[in-house]
Formats: sequence, structure tokens, C-alpha cells
Amino acid sequence: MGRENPIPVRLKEARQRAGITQKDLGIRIGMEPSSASGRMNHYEKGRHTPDIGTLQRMADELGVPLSYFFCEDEASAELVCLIGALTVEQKDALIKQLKAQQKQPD
Amino acid sequence: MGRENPIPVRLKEARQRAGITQKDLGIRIGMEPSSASGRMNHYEKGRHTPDIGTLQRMADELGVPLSYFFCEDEASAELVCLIGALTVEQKDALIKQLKAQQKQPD
DNA sequence: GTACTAAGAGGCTCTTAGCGG
DNA sequence: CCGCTAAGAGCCTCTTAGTAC
Repeated sequence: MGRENPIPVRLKEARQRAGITQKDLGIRIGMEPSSASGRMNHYEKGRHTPDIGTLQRMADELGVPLSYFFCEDEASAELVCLIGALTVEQKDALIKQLKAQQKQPD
Repeated sequence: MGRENPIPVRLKEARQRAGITQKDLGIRIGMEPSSASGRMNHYEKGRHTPDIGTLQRMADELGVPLSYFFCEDEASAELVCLIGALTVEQKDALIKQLKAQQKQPD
């Protein structure tokens, strides 16, 4: 099962999609330019784990929800991004749909 | 916006739904009985932040996905749980549905 | 019994100072 | 330029010991 830290895979995926370097992402979220490269590389290699504030700034910069970094498979990661773009009303409608499907698993 | 650590709210929510105490949850995921109460309380009050391995064990014990602890609103948290119960095929079908809705917003 | 907290010991991150592709 | 790493300083968690309800 997905028993490992999912941050490295998700971070690399979202950063490359944004088309920026490790150092540049670090600088954009307010890290010291002298340490941004090393810090971001530690996170992406899974050597160190960022705190939640840092993760939130990365999420904002990369246009993904915070929970994206903790999704353990590709499909869930994509769904979390799609859900993040919905309004509250749309989310509630989707909840009802999925609950109905649960009861009638046709 | 949800600019704070979402873990305390989500953890309390899921733990109370499971109907167990802070200490008991800690013991069930393998903490020392002597420190389980203090540790779990720190997490639920947002004083300390658990590492990812500890979060994964909590998620397993409480029957939620790891990403649940990082959802910043109730609707997203519920959706992440519902999605966690889907098969890969069902997730892919839902991705297609949401993408189609994105292009044709009613 | 349950939730909660202060404070010290020790483990982990941040930073510097680099190397190799 | 870009990705990556070792090693020390210092911060943050884990644990103990305990209070309040």
C-alpha cells in the first residue's frame, strides 16, 4: 500500500507541470535564495519534510489544494485538484451523487 | 481562507466519530501508553505536528485517507473520504465527469 | 477517566558550502 | 544552470510528570 511519504512524487509532478526549477519555487514562496535550492531538493527527495505553512505556500504557488501533497495515487491526486476548483454548492451536489452511487453500486 | 493547520479539526472530527479517547487512539496506533495522552492532545490542539508515518497510522485506524487531515473545508473532507472508497475505475470515471462539467458549466 | 499543559532531552530540519550533470 | 548532498547549529517534538474537570 501507499505506506511512504507521498510528498516527493506529488511535489515533483506539480512543480514540473508549472515549469519552474526547485530553487525558483522556493524563492517564490519566500525562502532565502541561498538555501532555497537545498531545502526544496530535500523535500523533493523525501530527505526532510516541510512544515504545513511551507506546504500551503507551495500549494498556492502551484495551484493545487494542500491535501494534494498527501494523495497516494494519481487518480485521487487529480480528483482532489478538480474538487478544489468547485464551489461549495457543486461539492455538496457531488457528495449526494457519490452517496447515492454507494447505495446502488450498479 | 484556510491558512491554518487543518489537522486539529479533522483529527477531532474523525476521532469523535470513531467514539474513542485521545489516549486510546494513540495506543491503538502503537504509541507508548505513558505518552499517548500527551502526544495525541498536542496534535489535536495544534501544539505539535505529527510526522507522516503517525498520520498514516491514524488514518488507517480511523478509516480515512491520509489526505483527509489536510482538507480545509468540511465538504472537501467528506468528498475525500467518499473518493477513498472508490475503485480505480470509478475514480477515472469521476475524473471524466468532472472534466466534462468544467467545459460545459450548465 | 478524560482533556490538557510545562519543561527538558534528544531527534530532525535549516543552512552553509560545496560537487557533478 | 540545475539537481543534489554532507554536516553542524538550532528548532521542534517526545516524553515525563503533573493539574483541572
